Amino acid sequence: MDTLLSQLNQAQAEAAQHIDGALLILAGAGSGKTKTITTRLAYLIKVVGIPPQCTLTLTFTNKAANEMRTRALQLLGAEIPHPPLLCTFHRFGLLFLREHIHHLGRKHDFILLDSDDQKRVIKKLDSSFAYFSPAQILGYISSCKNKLIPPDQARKQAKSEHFLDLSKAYQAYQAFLEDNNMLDFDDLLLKSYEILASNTEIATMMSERYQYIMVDEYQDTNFLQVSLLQKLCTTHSNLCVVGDDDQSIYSWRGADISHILHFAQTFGAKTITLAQNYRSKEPILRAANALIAHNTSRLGKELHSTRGQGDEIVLLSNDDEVAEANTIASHITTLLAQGIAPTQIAILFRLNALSRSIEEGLNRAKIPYKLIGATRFYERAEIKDVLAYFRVVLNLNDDFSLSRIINVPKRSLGKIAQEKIFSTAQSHKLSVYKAYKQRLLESTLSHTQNKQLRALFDTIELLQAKLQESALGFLDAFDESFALRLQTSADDIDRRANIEEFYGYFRDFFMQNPHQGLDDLLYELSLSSSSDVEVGESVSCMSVHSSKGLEFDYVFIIGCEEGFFPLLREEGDLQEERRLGYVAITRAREKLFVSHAHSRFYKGKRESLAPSRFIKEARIHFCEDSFAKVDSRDDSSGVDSRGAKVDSSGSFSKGCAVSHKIFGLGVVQEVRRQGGQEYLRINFGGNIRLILADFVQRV
DNA sequence: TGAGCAGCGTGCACT
DNA sequence: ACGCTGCTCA
Repeated sequence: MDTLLSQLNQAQAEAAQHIDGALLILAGAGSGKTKTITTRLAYLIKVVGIPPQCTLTLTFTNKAANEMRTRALQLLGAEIPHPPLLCTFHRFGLLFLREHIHHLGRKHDFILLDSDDQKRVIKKLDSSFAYFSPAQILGYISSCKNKLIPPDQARKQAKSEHFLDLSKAYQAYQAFLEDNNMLDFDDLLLKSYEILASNTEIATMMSERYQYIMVDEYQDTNFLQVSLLQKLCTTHSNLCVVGDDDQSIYSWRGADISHILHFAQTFGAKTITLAQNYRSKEPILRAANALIAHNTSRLGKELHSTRGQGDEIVLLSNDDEVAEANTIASHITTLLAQGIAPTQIAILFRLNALSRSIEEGLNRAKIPYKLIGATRFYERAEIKDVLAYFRVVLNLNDDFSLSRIINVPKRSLGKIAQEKIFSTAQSHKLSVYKAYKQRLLESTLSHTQNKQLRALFDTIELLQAKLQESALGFLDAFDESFALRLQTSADDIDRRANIEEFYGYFRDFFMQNPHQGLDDLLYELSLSSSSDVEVGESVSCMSVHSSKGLEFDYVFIIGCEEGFFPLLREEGDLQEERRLGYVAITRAREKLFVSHAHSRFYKGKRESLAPSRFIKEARIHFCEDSFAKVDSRDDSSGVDSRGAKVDSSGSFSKGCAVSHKIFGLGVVQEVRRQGGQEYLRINFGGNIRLILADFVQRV
């Protein structure tokens, strides 16, 4: 038990031992944030005796959630009957809605739309919105939802024709989703919030269930997420948030840095700052601190290195993007020759458009690289086709999914035929399948088209029967009927490989979760499609945004020129650009390379460019590159420790007096047995708490 | 013979 | 992702 806190430094240990009331852990880059949160979780469960299922830890990515879960379970040691709930905001919303969405008068088997599906919905809508791009409309809708603005209110608030049209699109979009029992990602949180806001009993119930709530990356929360958290804290204020105001880089998708800046006042929270950095050598931290000091809207902290001196930052000046790519490629070649693992090297850029030139340079130098954050696996067209088939198998009346696959593989059902099919069904207020069953479509289609459509529905009916028997049998039958036919040309080998990889995932899922259904797999996949970075065997190339949370021994930041980094546009926020610079710099452990070009070809013309002001602000100077003599690591270990071994004793009953290591004396109000565990509701001098019986003693 | 489908070539990418 | 052109079926 002593080992729990002995791994932490003083500030970390203080944060980990905080129990009641709101807490802000201001955790700088590389300051052991995950270690601190997971230790706090383990402390609450193992030392304080909070039942694990009474805790809730929310993250933004699955990757973060998985990492925390692994580390928390490691600290918790022995298997616990109810593991703590540790998941993304969106998964939490999904779990909640699958249980409670009937309060909004909706069915629990809703379809979850990813961004690609959203685009298809927009395109299906009335063409009077064609003036806007789907991305514009979806951005507007998302920003409304994140501000809790419903369509009708958006319409009333619209200050110009422009926004009036957008609000109409929002209204039409939302109506379409409701008619088809669909939710988008924002809805997972918005609908959850609506249920909690309009139903005090449920809010109270949820709040009592989750006594201790932790939130990771709090600087990236939007208004909707904060509102949801407030509802979950209806009956208590045990909200512990972790974040770094200097790493708030998602304002473009609704994140609002003011939430973390004002958290202490709003929630009456205590603040603990983690400024000890365990990641980067000193020159790297010096640059990061110098750069971010130019920002004014920040809570303020300075990172201290524990890793000692290292190589100075290397500034690379190049004539143009081709020269830049060649310079970087040759530096990487040298590093690889020194035996540095390619996985420990990353190239970061502010703008995805800059990746092209660097890729060409790496290709010329024959350096294997992986472009991270490009098209994610489950967003690939062929995988989405397979998933659309699965949705149709689950629900033959799902016309949205049917429209995706009705002509994949080609069935001679082109644009015109599809228009006929869908509009005929619609005019009878039937799904396409029902219209087909009632023979309403036959007359409008050709003989071959009818044959094709019949074959499609026959096969899907057959697959439904297979699915009743077993998931694995279903998969084989599916592959036989459709997927093999996707293998038409030599180009499709990659796609076929992707599908095979997906099958592997599918089989694995049902081996491990034999009690789950196909619908559970689909939900799982929808959630995993958003921003989970996998670093492979090669050099990583990615945007600064996707690099957040990652670390590499050697980091190259390219395109450090005025206009590119900081990226300056109409509504550019220079402070956020600077935070992006800060994130980029603090990814490096051993050595950082900063590169700029004097000219760059962009959007059809060559532009002359000045070096980024950030180079000067970070006090990065030209310096002769001396190649690394890699220091051995000097990990410092924490100081503070406090043990708390707790004995269990006897059985408890209502009214008996007990003592707890931390909360002192109390009186048992209720004894509850559940799943082999004994829970006590104890009154500690007016504070009622639910504690596992093993953690208190009779007095 | 024409309507509609599929395939090909060219533009263009926001985090 | 768009338009253009040859191909197929009624």
